[in-house]
Amino acid sequence: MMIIEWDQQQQQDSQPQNQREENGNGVIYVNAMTDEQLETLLKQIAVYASICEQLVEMHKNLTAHQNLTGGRLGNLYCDPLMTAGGHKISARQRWTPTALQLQILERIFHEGTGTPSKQKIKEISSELSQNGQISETNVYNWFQNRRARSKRKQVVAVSSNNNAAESEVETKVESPKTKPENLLVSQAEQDVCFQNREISSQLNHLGGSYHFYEQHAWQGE
Amino acid sequence: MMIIEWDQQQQQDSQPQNQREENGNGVIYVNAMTDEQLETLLKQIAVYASICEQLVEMHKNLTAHQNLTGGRLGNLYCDPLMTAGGHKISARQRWTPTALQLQILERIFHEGTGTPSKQKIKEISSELSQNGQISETNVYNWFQNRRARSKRKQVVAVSSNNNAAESEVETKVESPKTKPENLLVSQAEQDVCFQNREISSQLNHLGGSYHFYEQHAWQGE
DNA sequence: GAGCTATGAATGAAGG
DNA sequence: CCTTCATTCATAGCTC
Repeated sequence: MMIIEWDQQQQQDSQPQNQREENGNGVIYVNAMTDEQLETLLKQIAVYASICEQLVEMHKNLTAHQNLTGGRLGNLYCDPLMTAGGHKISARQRWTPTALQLQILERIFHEGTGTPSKQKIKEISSELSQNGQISETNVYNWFQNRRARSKRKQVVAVSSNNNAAESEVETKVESPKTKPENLLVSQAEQDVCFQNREISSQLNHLGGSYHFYEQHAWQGE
Repeated sequence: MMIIEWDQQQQQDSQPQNQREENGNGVIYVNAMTDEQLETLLKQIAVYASICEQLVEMHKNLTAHQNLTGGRLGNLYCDPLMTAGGHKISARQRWTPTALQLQILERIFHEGTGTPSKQKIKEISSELSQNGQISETNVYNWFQNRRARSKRKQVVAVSSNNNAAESEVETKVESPKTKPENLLVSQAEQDVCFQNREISSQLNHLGGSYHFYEQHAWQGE
């Protein structure tokens, strides 16, 4: 049974998987993996490949059946019960991003330079308006919130070892940057960190915690 | 099986995973991989992870249009089987304050200023952590909700009974004429939140048990 | 075991 | 930016 804290990016457990063994001539890197572990890794890759294929398949099927229901279906004005009784039920008054809009926003958020400039906001909202009602204010707010909350999460992740007086020296020394950039998958981890809990959990597990596999082989049955 | 844990729950971490280098017979199998090779493997996994994420995003987007919700989609959590928490052996998906914690929280809420500052949150949560699992986010949310709900009850009480007397009224009073009509809507929306389980379970398979995914026919419709 | 209620959590928006 | 509020979603637990 293992436990993964998916968005805590501490490096406390980053036990190197590779054992470095030095000989006289230099350094030889030996990865002490058992066959079982290696097999697990390879299987994971294969599984991902299969899943990707199947997801693509699903996507194709769905898009084939979709008739551009984009519009404002999921959004403001089409609540199912709206006209059920003959009189209107006041639906939500606050903007809710369409899945499509969200997708685009997330993409921009990740690729972009954290600066949602005025001009950019205009562009984005005009682009998003093709997928549903949206205003520039919505976009602005979305970015504000997105940034703030993602930041807060990271802060929370970093904390939890904060003790009172005496630790200030060490923290002062070490605090500026304690991000685990040594993991080569950390980029992917960042990308998915705050999108969807269920997805990122899985992906982070796969990407960021590969060194866990061994002991807790996923004997699903 | 494995447990995915996210930030709200801080559990005592399991012991660090070390390489297992022995099999049943006590023989050690070591694959002499270079770092480069290993890195390649891991990169492949990371890449697949990203691709899968994108695909899942698309899928969710499409299914969202199908079931007309327009609300949040797929807010499913992962499926931890059990917890190392305390007394609960069931799936732990959201924090529940223990009686002791609740008591303390209530006390602080009543005595304290209505503003639970950042620093205070830290203190409180650290204090409460002695009585069970808790995180700062939990405390933060708790105060948010507590305040909001106490406030709302006051409002409702006032609106139904024009008694200008007191402030600490927190009784449950139902307003006859200001009943929120959109209750109907939200109730209806509950009926359409099932399709996402599909994708979520798929993801669990993705991360947790690759043996299983073959058994499931994904393309339902 | 199906509905209901209480409540933890997520998030759009507003204020400063 | 950061904090706070209001609203909503999803679920844990109770009731019947």
